[in-house]
Amino acid sequence: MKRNSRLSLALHTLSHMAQDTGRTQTSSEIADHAGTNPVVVRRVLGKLRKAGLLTSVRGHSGGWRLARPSHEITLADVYLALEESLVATRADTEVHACQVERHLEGRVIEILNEVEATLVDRLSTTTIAEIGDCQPLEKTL
Amino acid sequence: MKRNSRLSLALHTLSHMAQDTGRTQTSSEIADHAGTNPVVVRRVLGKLRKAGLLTSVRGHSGGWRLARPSHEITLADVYLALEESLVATRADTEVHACQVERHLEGRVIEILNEVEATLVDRLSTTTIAEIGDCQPLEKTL
DNA sequence: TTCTTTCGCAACTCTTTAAGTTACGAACGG
DNA sequence: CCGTTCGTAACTTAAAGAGTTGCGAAAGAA
Repeated sequence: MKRNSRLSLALHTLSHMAQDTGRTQTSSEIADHAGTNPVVVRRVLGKLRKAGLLTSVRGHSGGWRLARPSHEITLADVYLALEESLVATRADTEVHACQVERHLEGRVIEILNEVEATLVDRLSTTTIAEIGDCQPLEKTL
Repeated sequence: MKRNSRLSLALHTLSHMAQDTGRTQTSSEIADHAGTNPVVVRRVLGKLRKAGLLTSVRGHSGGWRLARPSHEITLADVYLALEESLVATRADTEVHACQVERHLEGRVIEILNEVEATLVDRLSTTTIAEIGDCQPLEKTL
């Protein structure tokens, strides 16, 4: 898998689930399809579970499924569930000796926060159902 | 220095130059002030030179200075000069076997591009001069 | 000319972060 | 009670950025 791909993995998996809501999938199946590892899948989907987007069941015939209808899950829900910021926020806890630097950081962070909000807003206009619902090729494979 | 701090370094340096336009600064001086290394400074400022924001002179009494007035350099100019995207773009050149994944990536990339444009737009509303021009503390140190 | 300063750049190491892997316990169904 | 599947910790591997070293080129000073 490639770098910083947790969002891709999460969205990809949810989109597939949106197409076949009834079925539970194991982390092995998901990992195979996504070309990665069951543990990585559980790690990522675990965050979605904590956010109430997925449910997981242990043991025989266990696995993962959507916790609510796919049209009620937006890309923003998923993005926020992962708690990672695409708009790079340097968790900048250092004290700046320099006044210019403080002023600068303040201005930049202000802008980044605005942009982050824009991102979430844009992501919230698309649901998982819309993504999953587009597979003319998939049927023939 | 901390991670992905090229933009910080660039903006910080330019802001200081904006306060004292006449003076050329060596990469050593700049590195000392920024708490980093002259080579790192030259690496970053080199990009700004290529973008026409700075000039550099080699040899005795050489160094760096602004290539144009600080009020004609916006944060967006600097951001674009560095050619790095804060809105994480996975340079995703893989072919996706899966139609859902293709559709998904298309939608996400579309949104990220919009957000990137928003970021540049917001950055372009502030100039280096405005950042540099704010140092009540600096004078007393 | 020769020396010193300073940038330009390549090549390397160090550090950090994320992905991948192994392992094992807990839960649950058959 | 046995096999399946998640939950999680701990470790290894891979990639990227920052830091470092070294040296050649350019340019002014002596």
